Formats: sequence, C-alpha cells, structure tokens
Amino acid sequence: MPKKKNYHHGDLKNALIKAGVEILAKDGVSGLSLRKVALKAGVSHTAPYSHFADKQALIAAISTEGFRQLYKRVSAVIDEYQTKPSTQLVEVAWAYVQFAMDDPDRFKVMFSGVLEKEKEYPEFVAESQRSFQLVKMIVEANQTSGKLRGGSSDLAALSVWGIIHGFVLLLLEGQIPHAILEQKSLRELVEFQLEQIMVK
Amino acid sequence: MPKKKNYHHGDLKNALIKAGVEILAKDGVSGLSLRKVALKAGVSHTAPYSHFADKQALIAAISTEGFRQLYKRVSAVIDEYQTKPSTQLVEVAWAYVQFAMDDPDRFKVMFSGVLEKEKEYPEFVAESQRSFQLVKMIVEANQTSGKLRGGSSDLAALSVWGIIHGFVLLLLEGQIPHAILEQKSLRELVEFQLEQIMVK
DNA sequence: TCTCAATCTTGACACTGTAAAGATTATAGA
DNA sequence: TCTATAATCTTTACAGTGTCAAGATTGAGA
Repeated sequence: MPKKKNYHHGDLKNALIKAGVEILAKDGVSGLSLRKVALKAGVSHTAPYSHFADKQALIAAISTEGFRQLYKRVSAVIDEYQTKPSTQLVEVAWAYVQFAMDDPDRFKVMFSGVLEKEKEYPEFVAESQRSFQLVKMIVEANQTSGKLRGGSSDLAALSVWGIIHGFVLLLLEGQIPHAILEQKSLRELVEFQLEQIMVK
Repeated sequence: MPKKKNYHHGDLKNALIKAGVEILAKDGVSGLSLRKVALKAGVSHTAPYSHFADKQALIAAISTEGFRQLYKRVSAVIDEYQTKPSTQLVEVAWAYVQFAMDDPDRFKVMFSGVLEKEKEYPEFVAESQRSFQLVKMIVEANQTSGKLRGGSSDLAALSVWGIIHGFVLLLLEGQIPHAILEQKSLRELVEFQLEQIMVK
C-alpha cells in the first residue's frame, strides 16, 4: 500500500485562508462556502473542521489576516511620508480607500457584520485595535501640529476613521450620487472629506 | 369539497415583508430564510416566489420599507425642531443613530451589502435617494446659516452622512473602544462627531 | 517500536434556495 | 351568468450548504 503523501497537508490552515480570500474575490460573500474552500485547497469537505470550529471561525481568520495586511500597508505609507503629519493623514486615508477597493468583499467581511461578534475572536480584536492605534498616532501628530482640533485623541481618531470609513462604505454600496462621481476623482473626494475636519 | 378560504392570502406580499422584518430582529441576517418567512406567514415554502423573484428581491423590499420608515422618522424630527438648522442637524443625526440601534440587523441589511447591487431595484434606489435629499436640505440650511462650510451641498451632505454613518457602523460592529463608551454617552459622542465639522 | 494525538476522509443529516408541474381561485370578457 | 385566462398558492424534487459522528491515516514522543 503506497503512502498517500498528501494525507497530511502540512499547512492546511493557511491554505484554507488563502483559498477563502480567493473565492471571496471571485464569487463574493454569498459565494463563500466551506466546501468550496476545502475543494480549492484539495481536501475533503470536512477537513477544515480540524482547524476551524466552524465557518465563522474561518471568516474571523480571513478578517484577521486582512487587518494584518491593512496594518502593513498603512505602516508603509506612514514611513514613506514622514514630512508633514497632514500629508500622512491624507495618504493614509487614501491607502485605506484603495485597500477597500482592491478587494471590496474582503473589506466588507472585515467590517460589515458578516462576522458575528457574539463569539469572541481575540486575535481579530487585537489586530483591529492595532490598526486603530496607528490612526490614533497620526491624529495625535496632527493635533500637535494644529491641523486637527485638540481634545481626546481617541475621540478625534474615531471621527477621522468614521468619516473615511463612512465614505468608503457608501462608495462600495453605490450610494454616492452619480453626479458627484463624474465631477470629482476619488482622490479628490477623499481629500475633500478630510478638509471638512481639518483646521483652516 | 369545502372552499379553502385561505388559499389566496390577500396581502401576502406585505405579510412576507413583515414576517421578514420580525425574523431579522429575532434571528439576525444569518437566520433569515425564505422558508422561515413563508412558514411565519402561514403559506408553503415556495409561495413567496409568486411575489418575489428570489430571496434578494425580498431583502430589497425589506430594505426599501426600512428607508421609507427612516424617511418618516427624519421628517418628523425636522418638523419638530424648526428652530435652528444646527439643532435640526444634531437631532436628525441622533434619530439616525437611534433608528440603527432599534433594529441593527435591518440597518445592516439596508446598508452593508447584504443586498447585492448588480440587479437593480429601482424602488430601493429611489427611496434611499429620497432620504439623502432630506440630509441635503438640512445641510444647505446649515451652510446658509454659516454653521457648515460652503461649497457643493452634495459633497457636504456626503460628509455629514459619512461621519455619522461611519460612527454608527463602528458602533454596531463593536469597534468603538470600550474606554470611550464608558466616558461619554452615545448622544454626546454623536454631538462630538458633528462638532468636528461644524464651524466654530 | 509502540502509542496516542493530530489530521484527514467517508457518510449522514437537516436545512437552504429555487425550479417544475399542478391545484385553486379571482376576474374580465362573452 | 358562464367561461377562459391569469394570478396565486401547493406539492414535489434537486443540488448545495454547515456540521456531526465514526473511522482511517499519519507524525511525533515515550
């Protein structure tokens, strides 16, 4: 009896996450099924249960991985624009928008309630808070330089995140009036959003 | 053979929408199935197909109905506070937040991509735009009174909506840091958000 | 080498959306 | 008023889904 070489996959957990991301990009949230993910990874339809408690757990892992990449990209932007804090803020916001548009369905999964939060996923919470800390840092720098109003940096960071996040979601849902999108580029719209809360 | 009095329901379409809203409130998005809706309405599991092309169409109808109610509530608030435009703005924002929290799952369905937008649902689009026009009106009043910066009222309305909408979604997703929620009431947080873009 | 825990497969179940065909009823036109 | 036709609803069927239970395979430590 020949040894089945691939009975143990070796790195199935990550392979499943990767397969999930790909299916998400191709078929959207409604097309993401555990069975398809397993098939794509080349294992039986219940193999994922050795690594994830249920479908929600896989989605949590995909979301967590998404936050990890978002953190990376935002960090890179911060490093790249170390001139003025206000420039950093705009560029980070722009990176956020691009991240969302690169893979809208993953973004929605990360933020828009596909993940049911009753069960706690500590890694997910930790990773998302890590990203928020990044925003907070930039906001504080802008408060110091006078480009953002003072007060609680937590609250100010929430405002900044909220205004961009709200814009992105309205964008992804096609709720932004046609007339607006014809007049201004996305980049200009993002800048306009930020100008609303920037001092002067 | 006795006439089955209830073979034709009479107003099944609306009954299905109502049943859907109730299931949504109780079991969440993931618990919303066509079969459950049909059962709750007292008809066979395929009866809905006489009124809706598919599940998405029912969800679109639920969303549309949601926008109709949102419009009503916001209108009422506008009528109630006809003093200062800035007061109207705060109260409308507060009504928006309350609407979301009254029925978080319906709110998510309305906005967060459960509805797949490839297929067009003209009623849905019309109703959501009608609500946006309401926001635009208030924003214009605030621009006139100097409480909001000038420029395109479409863009300004987008900012206002975005900042509140973003806040609500972060709230519903539990992404707002614990420390913040302990310090300030929801109402105060909403006011803080708006102060960020109000002049002075 | 033996044992055991981790990993993966097979098989089964209830539940889902939806298509097809037929039953029932309302209604419009004769 | 009668009848044909369209609207509405039911029955039946099927493929796809998440998940559980039992068993097969394998790697790693005793």
